[in-house]
Amino acid sequence: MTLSALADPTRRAILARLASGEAYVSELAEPFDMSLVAVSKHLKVLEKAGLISKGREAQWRPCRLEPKPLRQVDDWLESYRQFWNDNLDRLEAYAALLQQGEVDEPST
Amino acid sequence: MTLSALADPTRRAILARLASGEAYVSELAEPFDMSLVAVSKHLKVLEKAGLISKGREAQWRPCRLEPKPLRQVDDWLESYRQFWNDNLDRLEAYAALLQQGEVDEPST
DNA sequence: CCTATATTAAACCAATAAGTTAATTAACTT
DNA sequence: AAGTTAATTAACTTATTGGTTTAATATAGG
Repeated sequence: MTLSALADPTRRAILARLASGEAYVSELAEPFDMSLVAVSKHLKVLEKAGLISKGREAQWRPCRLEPKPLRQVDDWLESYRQFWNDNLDRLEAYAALLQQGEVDEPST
Repeated sequence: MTLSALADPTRRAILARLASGEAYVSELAEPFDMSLVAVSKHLKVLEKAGLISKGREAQWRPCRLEPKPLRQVDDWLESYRQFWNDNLDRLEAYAALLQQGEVDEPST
């Protein structure tokens, strides 16, 4: 669910904003060219995904970023890090060979 | 676009499979309880997102994982890593204070 | 109590996503 | 040339998403 919550650019912008500190719903909505209701729904999606939590302060709902799901995305990426490092290694090895004149450069 | 491509569990499973090596479309489709056509569409989504590429071998299309977009996700996470480490630091600092009997434990 | 403010809920709409089946393209095999 | 295999395209259905507007809820302040 985390990834689909992260798939929307508005929601990612909200998270970016929250990375620099708590904010109320209406503060979060301010930069966007859409209704407050729409932003409120985005926040609900983020909340269901555990990416944010909401407190209560009178009629305000201070929102804050929750690290756990993002950390899980990071963990999920772990298996692929191996993969792209391998690729990088091959590229570097190849570049080193080029340097030594061991292989011809591709014509394209 | 990368994140929305990653939002679907079938597509993530396909990527996981490809992390262990190239595979043809029909091989990729085999584990899933859905038509080959459906999988072919998932592959199209992954391809448009740059997460995979397809070669040609007679009537087969060998698919392979492309590292770049995943690396970009990793880069995007970077800004939040700071954040969750901060959180962790605070937790650790708090735990240390508890240890020293500097603060009371919360009643809940 | 009344009103203003902050937020959520309900009902609706258009666009997109994820699946289906049937038809088509392309390349190998006989 | 005919048939088989691999994959894609087309047309369609259904569910979900992202937005709208209007109505409801909750709290603070005169």
